[in-house]
Amino acid sequence: MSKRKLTIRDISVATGLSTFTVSRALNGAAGVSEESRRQVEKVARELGYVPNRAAQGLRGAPRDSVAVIIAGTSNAYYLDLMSGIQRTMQQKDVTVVLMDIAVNGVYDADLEDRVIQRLLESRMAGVISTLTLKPESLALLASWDLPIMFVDSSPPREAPHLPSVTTDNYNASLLVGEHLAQHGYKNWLFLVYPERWSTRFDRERGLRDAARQHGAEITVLESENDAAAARATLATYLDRAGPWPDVLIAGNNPLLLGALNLLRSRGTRVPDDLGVVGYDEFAWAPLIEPSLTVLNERSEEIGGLAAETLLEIIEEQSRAVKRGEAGAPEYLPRHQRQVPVDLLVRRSCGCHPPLDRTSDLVASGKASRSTTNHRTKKGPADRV
Amino acid sequence: MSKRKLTIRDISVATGLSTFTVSRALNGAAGVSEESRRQVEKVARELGYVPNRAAQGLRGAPRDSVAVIIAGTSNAYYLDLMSGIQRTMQQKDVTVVLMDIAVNGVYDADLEDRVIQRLLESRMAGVISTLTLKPESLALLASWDLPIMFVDSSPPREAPHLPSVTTDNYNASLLVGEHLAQHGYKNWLFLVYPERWSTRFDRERGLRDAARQHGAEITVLESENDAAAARATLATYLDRAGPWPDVLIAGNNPLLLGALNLLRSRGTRVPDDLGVVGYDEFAWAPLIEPSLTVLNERSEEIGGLAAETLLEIIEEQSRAVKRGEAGAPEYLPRHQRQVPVDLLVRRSCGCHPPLDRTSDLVASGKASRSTTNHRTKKGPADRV
DNA sequence: CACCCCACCCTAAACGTTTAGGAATCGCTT
DNA sequence: AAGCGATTCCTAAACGTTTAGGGTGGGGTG
Repeated sequence: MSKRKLTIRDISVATGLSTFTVSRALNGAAGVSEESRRQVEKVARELGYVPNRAAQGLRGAPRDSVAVIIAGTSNAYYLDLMSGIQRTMQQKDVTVVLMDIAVNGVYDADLEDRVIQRLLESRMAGVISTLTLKPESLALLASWDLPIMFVDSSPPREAPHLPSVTTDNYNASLLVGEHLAQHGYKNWLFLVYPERWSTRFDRERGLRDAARQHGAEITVLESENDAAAARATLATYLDRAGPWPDVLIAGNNPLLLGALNLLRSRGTRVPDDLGVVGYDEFAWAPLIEPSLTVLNERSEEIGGLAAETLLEIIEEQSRAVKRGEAGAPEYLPRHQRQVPVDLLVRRSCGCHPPLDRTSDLVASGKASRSTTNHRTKKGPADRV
Repeated sequence: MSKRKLTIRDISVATGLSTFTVSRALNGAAGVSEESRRQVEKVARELGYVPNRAAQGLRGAPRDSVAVIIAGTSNAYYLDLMSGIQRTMQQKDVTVVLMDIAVNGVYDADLEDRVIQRLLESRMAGVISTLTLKPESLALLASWDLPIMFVDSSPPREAPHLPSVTTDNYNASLLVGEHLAQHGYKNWLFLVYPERWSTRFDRERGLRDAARQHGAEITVLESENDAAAARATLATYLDRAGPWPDVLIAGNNPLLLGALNLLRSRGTRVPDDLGVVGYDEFAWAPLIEPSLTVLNERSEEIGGLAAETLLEIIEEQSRAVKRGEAGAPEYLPRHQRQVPVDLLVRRSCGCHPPLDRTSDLVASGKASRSTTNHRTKKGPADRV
């Protein structure tokens, strides 16, 4: 079964043409007659020739891989994100490499270093990161002219010009706050992940502004970014002395899951004893008891947008290099985008929508990327 | 910011040592004095040297990437699988490349060809596939001596010796069937994905055997492998003339989701009008209304096991090559493993467990890989 | 017929690393 | 003092591509 690896030279001798001609022919480049090209292609196919990517990469720089950095795979939200990224990348024939900088589910700084190193060694074309990286990492990437793109996480304070695609987290929070105020909630509890995931910043700011504006109290409770930690953190908090909150806002789905688990096991009734609102729509949300009021983040669209933007930056960069200019990637203001959100009102916040129409499968994710409506969607019987 | 890319030669002139010495020093190989090694490492660090993986790969074959093939990212189950694979791989410093052979969420045969091609071009060390590949693909991989491993999918009929790690699907189905029989269900409906995902085979066989054994009728209803298709397929089926089923068994979670959506929108009561059972435990299952009775697949463990096995095969292969033997990977019987399952009994099947203890976060996934109990877990108040 | 241009093709060098084969040095044994 | 083995290092050749720079021949133009 096993056959010796064929090189371009084998095709060369088999056709009687030079390696130059073979190479041009296979790459569809100019300077080869139609006849030669056809012959080369025929022989290559018959012999089962497969080019060696390493050798190609050595000479020119057909850097055609992009790395996606995540920390922990517990959040199903990343699936949609990846789906959007993949969809775009595979059209352009770019390989996506998923790199996890979490060990046993929690972020690890040393691993971040090693992964960045890996990235450079394999001469990736660009990086998409779902969390804010260390300044050293960014400096390293910059010194290698490697374009980076933040997705669902904003660039760090030290480098606010870096490109990013996020949900419009600030307005999303205002939207949530407004809805909570309509319910008359006065004592909000925001259960949230660490600042390493920088969406935290805008989400918190929006909620705080909303609380101030509507005269509510808000407490921010930080937990590690997974369900088990969220459950433990919330348990400790609720056991303390102090006023019981009206409503719980979960910063993302792992935290929401942890919180709901705790509430369920303690027999706390939602929304009667405590209202609950979450940040990311997901497929099962309408089927939970009670059905969950959440923001409708358009993860797949965000992923796709990030991928497109990154590819654009990479292309512009390689064009500049070809013109003999400096190789640093050029980041423009339009490379920073925010995607609007709506609030999917279900029952966990205290509303009583009649039949949950939002559970229509067509509407959730895949299909419609049309409506950019920025207001709260209310069912006809949406009494507050 | 931008600096010229450093080569090993730059380190060579900076230290006054030859490229040979530098290379050996950086790789920790023998034949270099401690003093030289230290100096090389120091200079390399100061100058910010990063080796070029492409060039390394060109000479020797430090093939240190493994591809994971999936089709569609809609099933959150893959997250756990990937998590298990990553955990193992990153310990051994192996890069995992995720390759999707679905376009817009559905399997695409042409894309499979292109992805396999890509795989060969980049000289991957091995492949883990979550679905049964085309015979041509397998032949191609074999002719390149590329080890393949099936995870959560069995090897195809043409090559039953290929290694795999799956849940014990046959016994899992028997377990389900036994439980359904205890409920007295006589008319089962099995909603299932296409045979391309080969777990279908054992799952169906187990259910059929169980039905025969307990004197029940079973209907197998095939749907494409996503929620929207499942919903549509089920709708059409239920609208036909004919007896209404007692109980619905969903072949995996996307199908379960589609089914539940349909039932909810039609007002069908679960489990009163129709019992429901699913195949993969997931984090939200205890919180759904009604809480879902599902099998407890240990996806992360399966992923980890598959990764370990593949690495073992790869290592054995490269040892054999070093000994001058043939390069074909050697597949042994012990490379085929089946992981046992238990049934998590909740309410959707018609049972009434008291408080859902299975919602403890520690138990679901991450932590305990201890119990290999193969029987049905029953709560004290588990009345049938 | 001299000239130029173009299409097609070739030879040879380059990319950044590893490695085969050998040379130099040193200390030790005879 | 010669011989030897071990240690440390070097030179040069490989790996499989792409590409710079040049060569050939044929057709059109003066």
